[in-house]
Amino acid sequence: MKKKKSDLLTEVELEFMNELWALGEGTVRDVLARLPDDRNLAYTSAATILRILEQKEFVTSRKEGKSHVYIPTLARDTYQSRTLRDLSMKLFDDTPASLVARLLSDEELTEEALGQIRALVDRRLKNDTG
Amino acid sequence: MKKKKSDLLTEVELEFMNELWALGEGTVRDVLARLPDDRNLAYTSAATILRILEQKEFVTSRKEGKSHVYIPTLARDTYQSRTLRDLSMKLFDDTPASLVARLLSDEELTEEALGQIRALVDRRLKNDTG
DNA sequence: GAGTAAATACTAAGGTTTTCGTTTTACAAA
DNA sequence: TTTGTAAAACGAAAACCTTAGTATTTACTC
Repeated sequence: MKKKKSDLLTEVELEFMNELWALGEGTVRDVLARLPDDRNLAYTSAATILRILEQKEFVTSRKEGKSHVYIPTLARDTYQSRTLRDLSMKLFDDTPASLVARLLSDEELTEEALGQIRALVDRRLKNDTG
Repeated sequence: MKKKKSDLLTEVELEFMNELWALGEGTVRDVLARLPDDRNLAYTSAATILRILEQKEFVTSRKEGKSHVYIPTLARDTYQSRTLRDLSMKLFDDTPASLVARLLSDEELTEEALGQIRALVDRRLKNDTG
């Protein structure tokens, strides 16, 4: 009796949610305007994606004039956490440390990024023990 | 002229690759045997998945007796890195530090995991500067 | 070589995702 | 009120994913 809904976004859905998160809220046209120039997507396609997102309850909408304004129902933060938990489960044996290990092993990581990461870890440790 | 192949695994493909990575290599029956009991998948379905993986070049196969033995063509490590880079791009504005920040903000993270992560960062920094 | 058991190949159904054309609706201007 | 315009709703095609049944092949045994 339980729905298997994965509550993860598909590729295109994520593309759209990213724009909505950046905008705060927006109409079909608002979102479409933010997509890259080479992304030639018909207006109706964009409208369909947003309708699906609403149906899946990732967004709600309010009527404004003759258009709908779409608003995310979950914060980007929340979705980021959800995604990381899922990835950790499925590809990192449910051990977040191994995820970080793999991230750190990436040669392309800049010094700056490394420093930021270290600072984050320090801060988190300090808050816990303090 | 460039292939658009996403070179990311689908859900079921990943499920199978995880078993192959754990086994090193294996037949249809080997993989099937490792799946949870409540995953009632027909033998032919499993065979189809592996054939698709071979077609997509995530595995190769060699004939052994009357069966095929499937072997991953890419290491789990490599696929982990690829996935993290993709996720970082699509959901963390291409800044790995913000991915780590989100991971660390997860309340459920254990002290042990935190310690491990810190050690990893330290080690990586030491190797760079030393 | 014929029989048999197991494996692979083929094929297809059913579901989801991505895309967009056509029709309908709502608002506004004449 | 009629007409024009922009948006939404509907529907559906094309691609891909998941699952599995049927047919064929393979390799071993007698």
